[in-house]
Amino acid sequence: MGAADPPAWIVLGRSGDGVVAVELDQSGDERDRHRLPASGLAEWVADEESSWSPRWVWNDTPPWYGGLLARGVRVGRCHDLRLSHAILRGSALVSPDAAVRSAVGWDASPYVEPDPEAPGLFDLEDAKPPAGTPVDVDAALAEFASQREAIAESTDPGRLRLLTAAESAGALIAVELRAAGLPWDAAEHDRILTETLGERRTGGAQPALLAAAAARVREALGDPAVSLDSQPKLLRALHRVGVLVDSTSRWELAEQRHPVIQPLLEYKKLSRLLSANGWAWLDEWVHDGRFRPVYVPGGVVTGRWASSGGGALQLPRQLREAVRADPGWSLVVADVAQLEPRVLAAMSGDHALAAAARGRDLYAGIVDSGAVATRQEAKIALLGAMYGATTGESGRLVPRLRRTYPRAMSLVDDAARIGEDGGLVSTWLGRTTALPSAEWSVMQSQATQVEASGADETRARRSARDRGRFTRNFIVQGTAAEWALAWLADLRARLAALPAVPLADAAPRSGPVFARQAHLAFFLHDEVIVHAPQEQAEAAAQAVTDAAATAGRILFGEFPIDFPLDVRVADTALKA
DNA sequence: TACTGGTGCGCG
DNA sequence: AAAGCGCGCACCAGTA
Repeated sequence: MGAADPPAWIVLGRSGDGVVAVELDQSGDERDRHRLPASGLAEWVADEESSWSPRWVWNDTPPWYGGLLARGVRVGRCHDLRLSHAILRGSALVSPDAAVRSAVGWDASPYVEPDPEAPGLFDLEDAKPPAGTPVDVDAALAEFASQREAIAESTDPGRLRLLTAAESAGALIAVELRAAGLPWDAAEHDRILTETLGERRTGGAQPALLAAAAARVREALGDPAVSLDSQPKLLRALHRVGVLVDSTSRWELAEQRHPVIQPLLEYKKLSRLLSANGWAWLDEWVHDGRFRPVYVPGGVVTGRWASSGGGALQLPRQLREAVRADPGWSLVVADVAQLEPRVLAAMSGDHALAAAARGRDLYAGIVDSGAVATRQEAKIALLGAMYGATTGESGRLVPRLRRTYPRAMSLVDDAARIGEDGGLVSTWLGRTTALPSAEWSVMQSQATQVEASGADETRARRSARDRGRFTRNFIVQGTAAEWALAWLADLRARLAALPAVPLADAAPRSGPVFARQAHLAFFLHDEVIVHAPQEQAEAAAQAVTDAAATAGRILFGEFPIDFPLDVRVADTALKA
């Protein structure tokens, strides 16, 4: 039937200084092969994309798509061989002897850092492909065939198709996010810094308010020269004035009563702002009104995205006012309320927890169920259950949840026990933990030998519990990341389908393809920011909401769990 | 001078 | 030292 199948994929590979493109049909049979000069790639891709929207298959998204996007070419769908390989190779759903597991070289260097000095985008010509990934088209074809086979013969092809598609969509989005950037008002950032720290000083001198806080600390310590940035020196200075703390961390200091505490906490806060997101950060990371972080899809073991450079995933709330829409544009800022517990309810099929989650506030629902007395207790108990708390208030409250939500709790408890025993656990769509390290396994088996010391046993036990807490959380955090990918991917498609606002007026352009159209501008685990022309802001907000509902159905079908969003349309990303 | 490990803190 | 998960980054101290 191969000849009758419509084309489905185009696999791209490099050949000398050109590109080879191979069209495959649904069965994976080759239909056509094109040889293109690298300089003609963008135009050719744009033609194919507009005529039949193929799914583009390539070894690594950033160099391919970065180059296309820089030339104004957007694509709808892709299959990222590197990211999909990482998922399939480790997935417990894939057969142990699948060919995809035996590929060599792929895992040696999962990600090539882009040169932070390089202006603009990644590009094909100067990109170093990740070591071991299939660069030429026949290698890419072979790898793609192994991946399709691994999925087709897995215990759940549907889930793995969904996961690799979502992961690949994420790869496209990460490149687009970098290209678009987060609208950033440097003047507003400067205003916040000046108001908080004092005027910027040249030559490395501390701004006035920071210097004043430092002076008050040194005064209270009775030592005009002590270094406040050296932990050992500060600790000794504190001990000298009778503040007998074991660390200089904020929460421990906050429990002490001494004149040095208040100014020291103030100093730490200001100092942190200056060193992490001060003027140096602004100079390095914000250009032409955009902050362009490097997102790293799949960069976290659980499947969450990581980031590289600029601390994109750690922007302090203090600076949210500097995130500001262009004139004539708005920001749609949306986050999911209590994503992880909702995901836990759905994946465990716990109707009681799902019922508590109905409506806006899941924690209030837990209080209503009678499991605990206050919202704060509900939050602490649930986080404790998902993270594996054993002591303190959290550890004390978790057993109450076990009685009220036995299905949800046994899912995470089982995951913890499997992890402690050295086993593997998987997310809802099939991303699986790595095997424990050889050292870990040796430690565990040695601890059971007769000659093992008590210390050996204690160490092994603690390490087993550490792994149990990891696997316990992995299934929830990882499935939440899958939900978020599905949300993003569907949202991206909805935004792209909005009619572009005509360029006739003088309002500036934005976005990855230089159109006056709503586009994703930021993503942080359970939150998105969309930058939209004002005329489109309401439609974009609706798209964000609709995409969340779709993501819930894609992952969990008709299971009655909802994912309510907090959505705001405003000029800045400031939270209410 | 370049590295590694520890500490602390920002985010979810 | 957060009571318990996952990160990135700045800074210091010790070592090579």
